Amino acid sequence: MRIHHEHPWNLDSKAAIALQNQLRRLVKIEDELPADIRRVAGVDVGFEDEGKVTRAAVAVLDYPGLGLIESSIARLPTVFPYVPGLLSFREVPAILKALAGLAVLPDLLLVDGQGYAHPRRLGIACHLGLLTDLPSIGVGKTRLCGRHEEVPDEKGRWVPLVDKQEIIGAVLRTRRGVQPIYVSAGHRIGLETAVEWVLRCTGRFRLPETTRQAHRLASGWVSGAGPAPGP
DNA sequence: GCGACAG
DNA sequence: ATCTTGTCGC
Repeated sequence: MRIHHEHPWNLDSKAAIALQNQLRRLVKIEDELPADIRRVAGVDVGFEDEGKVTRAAVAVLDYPGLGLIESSIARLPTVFPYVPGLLSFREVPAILKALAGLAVLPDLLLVDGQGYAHPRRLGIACHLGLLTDLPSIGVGKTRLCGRHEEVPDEKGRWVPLVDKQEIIGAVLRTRRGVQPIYVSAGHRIGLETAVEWVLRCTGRFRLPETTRQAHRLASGWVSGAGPAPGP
């Protein structure tokens, strides 16, 4: 994996916001995905030792089977605090390390958090997509910004998430009777396509399998069959 | 000034 | 995110 430019991480909030305003211009909200996607990955982060250590996990699933084919976990000292709107500066470093540990990069990333549905349109999914140049989607469990109507209680239905006269994401019902999720474009993908892929990766649970697997890894427990077999 | 606020 | 067991409901 190659990163376009040198990217600083030791920034204060003011500099981080300035950088976001620069990077936002590089995000592509139009479809630019591989012809055939066979590897979809879930990305999530957890914390250890009272938050002093950040643990990132990437779960690569085959598509359309959605079976786990490879995973990677990486740890780094936590250096940036949690500040709404600046989440990527806290979690992306560890995620990049985890991605570097994969034998094969995935074709699509489903990131835990917002993408375009961000105050400056540069949520963690956009930021990560830009740095890796991989198509990415933001999958959030709760809202960061924007307003929306009630979502019909039927799997697959969604309503636009609007902020400042602009549609920034989709509030999607992935399952009846539970809270909807917040889907938004990350990089190299449009909103409609992003919703389609989230649904394709979702089974009987509220969250996509990619996210569930990544969360399982980022939060500890490993059980049953191990990761992918090595050549 | 006050409320909101991904993980 | 994290601290944490049982419990209510489909």
